[in-house]
Amino acid sequence: MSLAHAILGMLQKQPMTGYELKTQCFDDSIAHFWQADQAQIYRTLDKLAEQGFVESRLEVQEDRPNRKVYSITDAGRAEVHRWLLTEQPLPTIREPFLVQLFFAGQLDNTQIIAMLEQQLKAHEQQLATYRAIPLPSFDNPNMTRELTFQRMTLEAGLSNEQACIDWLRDCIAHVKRM
Amino acid sequence: MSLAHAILGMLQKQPMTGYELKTQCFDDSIAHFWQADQAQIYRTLDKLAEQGFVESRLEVQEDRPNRKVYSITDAGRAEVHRWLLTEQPLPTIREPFLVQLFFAGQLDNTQIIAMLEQQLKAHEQQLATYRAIPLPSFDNPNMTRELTFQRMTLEAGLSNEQACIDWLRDCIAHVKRM
DNA sequence: ATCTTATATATGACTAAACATATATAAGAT
DNA sequence: ATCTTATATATGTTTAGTCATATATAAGAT
Repeated sequence: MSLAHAILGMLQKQPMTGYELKTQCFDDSIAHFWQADQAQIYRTLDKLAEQGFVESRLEVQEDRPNRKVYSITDAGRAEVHRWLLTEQPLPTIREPFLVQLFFAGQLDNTQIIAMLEQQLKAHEQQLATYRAIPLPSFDNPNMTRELTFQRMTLEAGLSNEQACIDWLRDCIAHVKRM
Repeated sequence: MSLAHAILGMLQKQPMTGYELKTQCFDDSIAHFWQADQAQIYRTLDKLAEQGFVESRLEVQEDRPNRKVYSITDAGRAEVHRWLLTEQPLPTIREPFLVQLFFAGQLDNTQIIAMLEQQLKAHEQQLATYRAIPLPSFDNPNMTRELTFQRMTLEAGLSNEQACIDWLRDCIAHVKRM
């Protein structure tokens, strides 16, 4: 499961709590290719602990709730390495908007243009979010090997969103000519 | 749920069995934006029948198993129309390959190039599959209103795959220069 | 004074989807 | 002769993911 491996990958860099994984990793740096619910993160951490891939230690705090800090084990590191070399399947595609568009012929052109424009707006918003992610570009002097691959995943998101926006604009132009 | 509405949408054109929906719709004309398991199609048909959106009649066959032919009801048609005007959420993105690439820095460049090339091959294959889908292009004299919107959903798949392939080629070139 | 936000973990309940398998018959291939 | 493929429907089980909610405290906002 990719979620488990994403968590292991993040814990390889530094020990973290479930809360930090959620707020600092899944809501930020990897949100553009993997989204995860808080409940699922905690339950996956439990499962990883059972499997011996992570271990936790309780950090008592006085003014705030106690933290359960997870660190990766040697077995966990080995598991990440093994998994990195496995072939990943293409993601299953399920696009609610395309289901709508497929059957859109029975609507008025004005209604179709409205739905295309709403979708365009959402993707422009998404693109803006990706652009705001602070990752050095490939030619930046601060670029490291690690950040290079993180940047590549961001480039994937950027180019996908751009392609989607171009396609939506073409669709709108096409319907306006109908 | 989009699956239920995709089924209703297909049944609007003609009554069909679960088997036909699977083999002639979900494996063919809409496979590029919605994939569905046989078990899920049958169970969704049951649910749609309970809700009164479809009804079935048993067609007895002698040399083959009996068919259960589903047709859409007036309530089902109304439901499709209502749903066509609802705003669809952007699909949640979960790309196993990007999780790998994000953490790929710890592999050798040759290993990384191999995984990028494997992924490229898979997407080129996917693009070829999309190109083989027999839908008239926008300027084709046989183009109808209905097919125009089906063609648009295919164009979305084609441009997405192309963007993905371009991105993968850039990544490979980049790693080769590292 | 009261409400919201941030910090932090946990569980119950549910839905969507995936995977396996059962049943039944005929045609065609090895 | 035996195996596979096509036709056709159905169910059991499991996994992944979502949504709601519980608990607890402090800081900051209205």
